[in-house]
Amino acid sequence: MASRHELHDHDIDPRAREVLREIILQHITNGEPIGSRTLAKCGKFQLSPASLRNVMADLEDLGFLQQPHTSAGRIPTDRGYRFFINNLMKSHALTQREREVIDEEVGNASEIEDVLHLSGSLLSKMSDQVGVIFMPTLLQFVIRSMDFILVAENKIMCVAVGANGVVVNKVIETRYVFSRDELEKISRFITTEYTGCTLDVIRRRLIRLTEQERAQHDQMLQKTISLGIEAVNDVAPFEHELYVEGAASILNKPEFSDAVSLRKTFLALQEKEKLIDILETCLSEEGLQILVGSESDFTQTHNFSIVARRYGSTSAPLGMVGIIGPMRMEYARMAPLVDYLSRALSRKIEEEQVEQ
Amino acid sequence: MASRHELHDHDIDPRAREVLREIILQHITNGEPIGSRTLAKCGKFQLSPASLRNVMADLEDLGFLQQPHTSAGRIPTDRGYRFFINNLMKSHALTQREREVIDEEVGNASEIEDVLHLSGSLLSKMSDQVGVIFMPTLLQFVIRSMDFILVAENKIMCVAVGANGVVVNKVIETRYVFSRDELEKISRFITTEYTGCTLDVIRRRLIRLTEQERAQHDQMLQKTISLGIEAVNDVAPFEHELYVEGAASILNKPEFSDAVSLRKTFLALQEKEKLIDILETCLSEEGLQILVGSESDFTQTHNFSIVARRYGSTSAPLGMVGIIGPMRMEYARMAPLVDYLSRALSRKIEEEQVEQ
DNA sequence: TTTGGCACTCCGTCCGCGGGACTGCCAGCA
DNA sequence: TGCTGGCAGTCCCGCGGACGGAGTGCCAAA
Repeated sequence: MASRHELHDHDIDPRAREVLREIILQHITNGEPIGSRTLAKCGKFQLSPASLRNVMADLEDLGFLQQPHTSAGRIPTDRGYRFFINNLMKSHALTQREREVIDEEVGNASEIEDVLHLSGSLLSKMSDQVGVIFMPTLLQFVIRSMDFILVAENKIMCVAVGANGVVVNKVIETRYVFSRDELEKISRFITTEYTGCTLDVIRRRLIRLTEQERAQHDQMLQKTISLGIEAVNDVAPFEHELYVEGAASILNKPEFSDAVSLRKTFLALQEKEKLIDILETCLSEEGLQILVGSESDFTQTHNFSIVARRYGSTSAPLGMVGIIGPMRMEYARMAPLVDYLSRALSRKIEEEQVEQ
Repeated sequence: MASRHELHDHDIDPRAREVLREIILQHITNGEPIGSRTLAKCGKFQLSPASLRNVMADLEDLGFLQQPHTSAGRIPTDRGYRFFINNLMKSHALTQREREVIDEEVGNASEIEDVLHLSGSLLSKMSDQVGVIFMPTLLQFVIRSMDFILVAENKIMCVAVGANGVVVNKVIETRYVFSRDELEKISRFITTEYTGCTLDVIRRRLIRLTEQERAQHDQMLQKTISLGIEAVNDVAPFEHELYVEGAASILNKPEFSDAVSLRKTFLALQEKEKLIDILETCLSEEGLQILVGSESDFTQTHNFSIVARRYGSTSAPLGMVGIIGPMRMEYARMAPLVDYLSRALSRKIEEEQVEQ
C-alpha cells in the first residue's frame, strides 16, 4: 500500500474534483466519452473548454481519466471510479416505494432458499444488473434438527435445519431397510443428541460412537449411526450455493453489445467458482463493499464492478448479496439498494431465528 | 389439413429428393446458402449446374427451398426441413460411448430433481443446443406418502412423495403450534389414510372431513385437517417445473450472432409459460416429436426447432425432455439423442417405482 | 490564469466501384 | 424431351478514398 502512491483528498483541488465528478456522472448516464466542449456546455462551470481541457489533462496525469484514443473525449479509469466512490459520490437514498417493495418481497417467502432467490431477482430487476446471492456452506453452522423420512424402500430423505433457519435436504440410499418407526426414533435421537453441533462435529462424534462397545451390541444404535454417518458424509448438498439472477440484463448494456464480449461475459457468469472465491473473501468484511474493475482478478478480466454486502446476523454472517455489472454503473443508486436489501434480508433471517 | 395441399412421397421425383437432401445436409453443416455450382461439385450428381438449377427451381416452387435474396444460393424452408425429417433423413445412431455416458449420468443421481437437471445439462452439452426438461404438475399424480417436519416453532416442512418417485417439499407457516409427536402422528395418519390419492382428492376429502361431526370434537383430528389442508392448499410448489439448461449454447450459433436477435432469443427462453404451453400439448403424443419453425407459435416467432420426447412410464408419462435450437440443426443426430435420453430417463424412473 | 484560435488527429460514415456468386433464360445438342 | 453451356442480369460484400465531426494540445494574447 505504502509503495503505491496513495491519493488523498488534498492532492486534488476542489475544481478538479468537481470536474471529475461531473465527467463520471455524465459518463455513467450516457456511456460516452466526455469532451471539454460538452462539459463546458453543461453549465456547472464558468470555464471555457480550453480551461477544462487543462483540468482534464491534469486528471488524466493523475490516472483518473483516460482517452479511448486521441481525439476522443475522456472516460473514467477504475481508479477514477474508486476516487469517485470514496470521495465524490452522493448516494441518493431509496424512495419510500422502493423500500416498501423490498420489504414486501423479502417478507413474503418463508423458506430461506426462496427468500434468497427472490432477493436476487428483485435486486436484478431493481438495478437492471446481474444479481448474485451467495450462501456459504452449511458445514460450519450449528444444526437445529435433523429428520429422516422414508421416500422409497431403501431411500431416505434427510432434512437438516440449521440454526440460521436454512433447510437443506438430501436423499440417501441406504443399505439397511428402515421402517417409519425406526426413522422417527432415529430422528429424535439425533436431533436431541446433537442439536447445537456443526455437521462436522456430528460426524466425528458418530464415528467415535461406533467404536464404543455399547454400539457393537445395540443393533438399533448401529443402524442409527450408519444412517447418521451416511447423511453427514457426503456434504456436497451442504456446500455453498450461488444464485446468479437476471444474467440477461447484461444484454442491454452497451459495453457488452458486440457478440464476442457478450459471449465472454456470459460464460464468465457461469464460472461460479471464481465468483464464489471473491464473495468468500468479501465475507470477512462488515460493511458495503464495492469492487471496481482492476481491484480483483475476476472483475478485472471482465471489466466488471461488484457491489455487495454481507447478510445474516452480525454475530453469524450467512453470506453475501450483491450485484455485478459493468464498471460504468450508477454506484450512487446501487450502493443504497444493495445496502438496504442486505439489511432487509438480515432482519428477515433474524426473525426466523427468534422464532425458534 | 385437407385444405392445405399435402405433399406425398410420390409428388416429388427421386432425383429432386436427393438434391433436396443434399442441400439440407450441406446447409446444416455450414449454415450457408447452397448454390447450383457447389452442389454440382459435391460429386453426388452427374449433372451440370444448369440442370441442378432447374431442379432447385422446382423445389422452390414446391416450397421446400427459398432464396435469402436474388443471386444467393438456396436455403431450406421449414417445410423443406419437415419433408427432410419425414422422408429423407437417415438418423445415425449414437455411438457406444455416447450411450454409456448417458446411462451413467442418468444412473448416477438419486433424487428425481437431480436426475432431471443432470439430464438437461447433459443433453445441452451433447447436442450443443439448449436442453429443456419439463415436469408437469404433481397435482394429477398419486401420492405415496406425506411427512411433516418441525422446522421452527410455527413452521413445518411438508414432504410429499409421488408414486412416480418425485419428492416435493414446501414449508408452511401454521397457526397452531405442533409438537414433534403430533407431527409424527399426523404424518402417519395422512400417509396411511390417503396414500394412492392425488393431491386434489386429498384436499377434497379433507374438506369433507371437516364437516363431519367427529372432527368438531376431536381436537387432534382438527389439527391434522388444518395442517393437511394448509399443505395441500397452496399448490404452487407442486406446479410444473421447467428446467432450461445451457442457454449459453445459443451464443455460438451464427443464426443468433447479431446482438439484437441474440437478445430476443434469450428473452424468449426466459418466458417459460410459452415453452410450457408447447411442451404440454406435446405431452399427449407418444413418440419422438419434432417441431420445425412455423409449426408452432413459439418456434415460428423465434425460428426455433424443438426435438422432444415424453418420458416416464408409458402408463403414466411424467413430462417432456428435449432440445431447442435454430431450425438449422442436425436432426439426424438430435433425434436419436433425445430419444435415447428420454428412454434412459424413463427406465430410471421405472426402477424407482419398482423399488417401492 | 484564463481564453480564443489554430493545426492536427482520429473515428465513423458515406459513396462508388469492382469482383464474386448466384440465378433465369435461351438456344443448341443428344 | 431432357440436359448443357453460355450469357445477361442481379445482388451482396469488401475495399479504398473522401469528408465531416469531435476533440485534443499548444500557443499567444488578454
